[in-house]
Amino acid sequence: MPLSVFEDKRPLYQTVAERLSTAIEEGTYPVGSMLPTEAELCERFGVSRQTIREATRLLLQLGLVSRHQGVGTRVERATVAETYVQRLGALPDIWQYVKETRRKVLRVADVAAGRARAPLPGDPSRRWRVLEGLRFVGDETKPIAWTQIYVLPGYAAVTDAKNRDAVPIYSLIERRFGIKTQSVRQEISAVAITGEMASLLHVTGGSPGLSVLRQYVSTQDEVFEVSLSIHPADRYHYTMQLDLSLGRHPVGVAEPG
Amino acid sequence: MPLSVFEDKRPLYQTVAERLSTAIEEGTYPVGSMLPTEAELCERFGVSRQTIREATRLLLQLGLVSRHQGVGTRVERATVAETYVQRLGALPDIWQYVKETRRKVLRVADVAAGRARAPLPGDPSRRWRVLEGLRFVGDETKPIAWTQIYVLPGYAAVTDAKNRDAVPIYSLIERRFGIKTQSVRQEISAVAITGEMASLLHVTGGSPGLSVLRQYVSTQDEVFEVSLSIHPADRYHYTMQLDLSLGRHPVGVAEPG
DNA sequence: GGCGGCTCATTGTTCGGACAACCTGACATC
DNA sequence: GATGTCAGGTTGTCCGAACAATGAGCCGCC
Repeated sequence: MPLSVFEDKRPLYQTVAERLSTAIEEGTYPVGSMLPTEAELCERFGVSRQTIREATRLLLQLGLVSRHQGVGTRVERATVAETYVQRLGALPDIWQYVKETRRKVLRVADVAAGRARAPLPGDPSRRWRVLEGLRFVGDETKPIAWTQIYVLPGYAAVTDAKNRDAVPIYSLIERRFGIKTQSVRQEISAVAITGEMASLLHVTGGSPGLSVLRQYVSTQDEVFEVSLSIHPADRYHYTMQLDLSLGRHPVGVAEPG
Repeated sequence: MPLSVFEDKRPLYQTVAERLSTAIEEGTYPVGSMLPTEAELCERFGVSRQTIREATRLLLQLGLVSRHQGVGTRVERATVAETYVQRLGALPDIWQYVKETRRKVLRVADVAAGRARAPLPGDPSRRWRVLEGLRFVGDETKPIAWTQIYVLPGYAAVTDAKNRDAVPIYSLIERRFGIKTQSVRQEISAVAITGEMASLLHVTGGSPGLSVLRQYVSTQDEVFEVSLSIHPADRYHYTMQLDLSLGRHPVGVAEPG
C-alpha cells in the first residue's frame, strides 16, 4: 500500500488525494462513513501527517469530506459537486440598467399587506410603506417600468431620504440600519398591462408586460423589502448567464449527517 | 511588532491573517505590490513559517493575495470580493417542472439560422435542426409551453433518439458526443401570443406570454443548442434565488496583474 | 434515570528544519 | 542583438515532533 517510488512527478499529497478520492468514488469508503484516522493514513501511505492533511484539505475543498476535531474525517460525497451558478458582482447588477435610469415617485402611502398588489410575507394586517412610481432611461419620456417598492414600517424612514430617487432603496436601508442583504428571491412572469398602468406606461390596454417581483432577505432572515416592476414587453428583457462550477457547494445550511 | 501574548484565544495564524488583511485594506500593501517574503513575515510576527503560510492561505481563499513560486506573494484586492450567486444543483433545475412534464414534438425540420424564430449565432446561412412542439404537465390537455429547440447539424442525430421526448436534448448531446455544458445564457422577456401559436396553446390572440430563450455553450465554447419557450402568462413563472457569497470570485479568465 | 465529570481518541495548531521547484536578473557566449 | 547559463531568492513540498482543543463515550454519583 505504500506509494511507489516510480511514476510520480506530482507532489505526494496530490497522489494521496487522488488515491483517496478514487477509493471514495469506488465505495471503499461509503458516504457517511469515517475515513481512517490521520495517523493510520500516515502509516498506510508511508508519509507524514503534514502530507495527509494537505491531501484531505484538497478533498475538503472539493466537498468530498468534512473534518471534525475530536471526531474524525467523514465522507460526505462520492463525487465532486457540480453546480451552475449565476454570479453578480453586486446586487445592482440585477438591473443592468440601474445606473442609467432614474426613478420618479408618484405616490407614497401605507398599506396593509393583505391589500397590496404584491404578495407580502407575514401578517396580512401589517402595514407596509409603499413607494409607487415610474422608471425612465436617459431623457426618454416613455417610462421603462412601473414600480412599487414595499418597505417594512421599521425601515420606512428611508423613504424620506434626500437621495431616495438616486440610490436603490435596499441600499439605503442597508446603510442606514446596518443590515446586510443575505439573499434575493425573484419571480418573473408575464402579465397584461391594463388600466391606469397602461396609460402611465404609454401602451395600449392589454399589452404584454414583464413582471419582476423581488423579496430582499436580510442576514437576520427578515424580508425587509419587496419590489414589483412591470415592464412593457418591448422595452426590457432579463438576461443572465449560468456558469458551470465545481467544488464545494453546500446545498443548505443544515449540517450533513 | 511581534504578537502580544495577551488577548488572544484564536489561533495565531488567524491573528496574523487579520493583521495582514487590515494592512492591505489600509493601503500599507497596495494592490499590485508584493507582500514581504515569508521569511521576513516570520521575523516580523515572531512565528514559524507554517503559521505564516496558514495565514496567507486564508488571504488566498479570500482572494486578497496570490502566491507565485519563485516570485512572491502579490496583493490582488484590498477588500473581500462579494458576490451574489444563484446556485443550481444541475441544469434541469432551470425548469423546476422538467420532471413532471412531457414533450410532444409536432415538427422536425432544418432551417437556416437567418430564418429561424430564435437568434442563432454564426453564419446566417448555416442550417440548424429544429424540433418544434408543445410541453404538457401531467394529464392536462392545455399545454404549458410552446417550444423550439435548435441543434447544430453535427449533433442533429440525437433528434432521432428513442428517448428524445423524455430526456432534455442538451443532456442527450452531452452523453452521445461527450461534450459538457460550460454555461447557459438566458434571456427572459414578455411577448404577445398570436396566430397559430395562440390556438395551439389554447389562449386568445394577443394574450401575454413569457418567452425564455436559452443558449447552451460547451466547454469548447461552442453554442451547440438554442431553445425557445413561450409560456402562457398564467401557466408559468420563473423563480430564482440569489445568495450572498464571500470569497474568491474570478470575474474573468484573465490573470490579474 | 439523569446529571456531571473523567478519560481517551482524533483533529487543530505550531514549531524547526530541509530540500525541491521555479522565476528573475546578471553574465557570458555566439 | 539574441541566446544560453548560472546564481540567488522565493514559494512549494515534506518530514518529525509536540501540545491544545474538542467531542464521544464511560462511569459514578445523586
